[in-house]
Amino acid sequence: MAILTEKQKALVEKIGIFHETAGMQPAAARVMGLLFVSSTPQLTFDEITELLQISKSATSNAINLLIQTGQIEYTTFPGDRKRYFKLKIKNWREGFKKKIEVMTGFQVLLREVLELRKEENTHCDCSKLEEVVSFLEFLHQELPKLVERWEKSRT
Amino acid sequence: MAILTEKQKALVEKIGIFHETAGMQPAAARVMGLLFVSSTPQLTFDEITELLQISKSATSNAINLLIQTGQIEYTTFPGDRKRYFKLKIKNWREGFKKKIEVMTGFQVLLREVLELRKEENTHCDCSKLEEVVSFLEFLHQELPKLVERWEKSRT
DNA sequence: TCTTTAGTTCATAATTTTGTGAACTAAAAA
DNA sequence: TTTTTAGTTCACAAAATTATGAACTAAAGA
Repeated sequence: MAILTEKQKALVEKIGIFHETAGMQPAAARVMGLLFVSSTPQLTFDEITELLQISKSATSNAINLLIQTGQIEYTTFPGDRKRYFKLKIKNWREGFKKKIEVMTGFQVLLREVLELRKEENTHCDCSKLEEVVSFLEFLHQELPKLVERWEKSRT
Repeated sequence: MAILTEKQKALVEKIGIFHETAGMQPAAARVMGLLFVSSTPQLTFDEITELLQISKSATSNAINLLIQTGQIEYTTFPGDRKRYFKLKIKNWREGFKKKIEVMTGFQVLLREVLELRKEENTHCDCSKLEEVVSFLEFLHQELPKLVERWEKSRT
């Protein structure tokens, strides 16, 4: 069975903490770390369990979460019941788009604020809020173009 | 003392949940919501405590966190010991920059992964990882320019 | 048919996060 | 000097999140 060097273990934790900080469950975050770091491009359920020293249920839980959120995927081989898990990095563009959606989605809440303030007839200055709304709108338009621009720059 | 309408209360919660989802502590997230929604442009410690129905310690904790992370600020008035808290929306550009830094900061971890893989002499395909690194680099360069472009478009 | 494999599920335990209220502080007011 | 105001601090409680291990399932192999 594959084993991790100390350096690899440390990096798994580092990447784990990064994802944890971004709101991911600890075990799932370590699985991400492991799949990034592992020299083997794909790992089985049991390998993940053993390399991370977590219980089978923790692994099951983490893996299902990551599959559901589109961050990992698996392949199988004929005559082998194991699933081989790997990062779905092909999809990083998708992931980026999702992040943009969330960020610019705050716009909707800000509009509600502005609407409500109008109703309540308050006389306070809303120009800064309007500025943020405008910027989020701008981002929403421009970020996809930016991705395209990058894609062209690579060909 | 100011009181919130049902609509306002609902929106405070909505904005609260948005910030909570983004990793903020619940109470702090409600304070953000309140300061966005409140028709009064600034609120005192006690107003926050009463409007949100939380304890003084929860308010103290939340406020200090938000001040520390540069998301709110306060003003005072001569002959009045109270602090009047408000959003530091002037700083939203700063906040945006911070978010970019965090996101593109993942690049550093990815480089470590690539470095380690080279050391371990693995033969697996790293091209997708390199692609992500390249894109994060591109973003790091381009996003500040994008902000500038938006600023010009507004004048 | 019996066993093994590759997981899943669930009750419960451990840990972490968050909130509370009472006691405290430091400055201003009376 | 005593009291009030505007908070802060801290020990503890409540709640939410995670992890565990034992029991289970469903398919494949012997």
